[in-house]
Amino acid sequence: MKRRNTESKELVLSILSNSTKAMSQDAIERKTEGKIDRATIYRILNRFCEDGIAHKVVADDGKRYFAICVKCDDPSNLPNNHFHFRCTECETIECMPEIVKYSQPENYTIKKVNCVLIGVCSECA
Amino acid sequence: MKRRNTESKELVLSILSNSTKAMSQDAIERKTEGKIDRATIYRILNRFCEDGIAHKVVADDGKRYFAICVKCDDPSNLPNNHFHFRCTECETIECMPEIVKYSQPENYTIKKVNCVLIGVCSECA
DNA sequence: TTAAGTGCAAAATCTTTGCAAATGT
DNA sequence: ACATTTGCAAAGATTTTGCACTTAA
Repeated sequence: MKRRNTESKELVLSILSNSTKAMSQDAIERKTEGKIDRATIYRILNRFCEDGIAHKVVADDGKRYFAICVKCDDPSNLPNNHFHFRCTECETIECMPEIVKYSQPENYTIKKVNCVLIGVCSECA
Repeated sequence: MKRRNTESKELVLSILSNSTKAMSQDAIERKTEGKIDRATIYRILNRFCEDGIAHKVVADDGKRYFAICVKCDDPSNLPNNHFHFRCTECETIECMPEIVKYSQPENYTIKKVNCVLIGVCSECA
C-alpha cells in the first residue's frame, strides 16, 4: 500500500509532533479547528501506527491516545514498551521515559505492552 | 450506601470467583444465560469495584475486565498493581502474579496502575 | 489514469442513565 | 415502610465502515 502525502496527513503529523503529550482523536480534531473529518483523523492515525510513525496506547478511560514513536533503547524491542501516565487533573497522557520491565512468563509470547500509570502530574501537583 | 444481598449479585460474584480469568460484562452475561440484564451486571461490577471486592482493568481493546481482588504483597499498596495478560488467541485476560515496578517520577503522584501485556498465552502457544 | 485518501452519514461497540416496578431488610 | 436493586429502553461516547467524490503521483 503506497502512501501519499496529503495536507491532512501533514497537519496531523505536525500536531502530533509538536505535542509533548499523547493525543486522542478529539484533541487532534480540536487542534485542526474542524478542518479534517473525524473518520479521516482516525484513518490517518491508524495508518501512522501501521507504518510505525506513531504508537497507540489505550488508557484506563478506554480511549485511544497516539504519540509519535521515539526510539528508546529497549532490549526487548517490543513496540510501545514504556510507561504512560494519565493525569486525572489535566486529563493528558504522556509517554514516560521508563521502559516496562517484567519477568517473562514461561511459554507465553509477549508481543505488545500497554501500560498506564494514573495520578496527578507534576504540573498539576 | 448499605448493600443488599440479591440473587443477581451472588450469581455474578460466584461466576467471577469461579473464573481464573478477568471477565468482561458480556462474558458474564453469557454465563448467566441472560438471567441478568446488561445494565444490572455493569452496576453490580462497578459496586464490587467501589467496595474493593473486584478490580477493573481496561485492556488495549478498550474493554473493561473485572476480577476478584487477590491480596498480593505489594509494598506500594496501590490498587490493581499487577500485570494483566491479554491473549489474542483465546481473547481472555488474566491477572499475572507479578507486581508492576517503576521508578517514582519526581513530583508525580501515582494512584492507580493499568498494565496489560498482550500476546499468546501458554495454552494457545 | 488510477490507486489512495477524504467527507459524510450511518453503523457498530461498549457503557451509563432515567424511571417505574420489584425486592431485601 | 422505604431505600436499594432491577429491567427495559434510551442515550452517550468512541471508533469503524460504506460509498461516492476528490486528489496525489
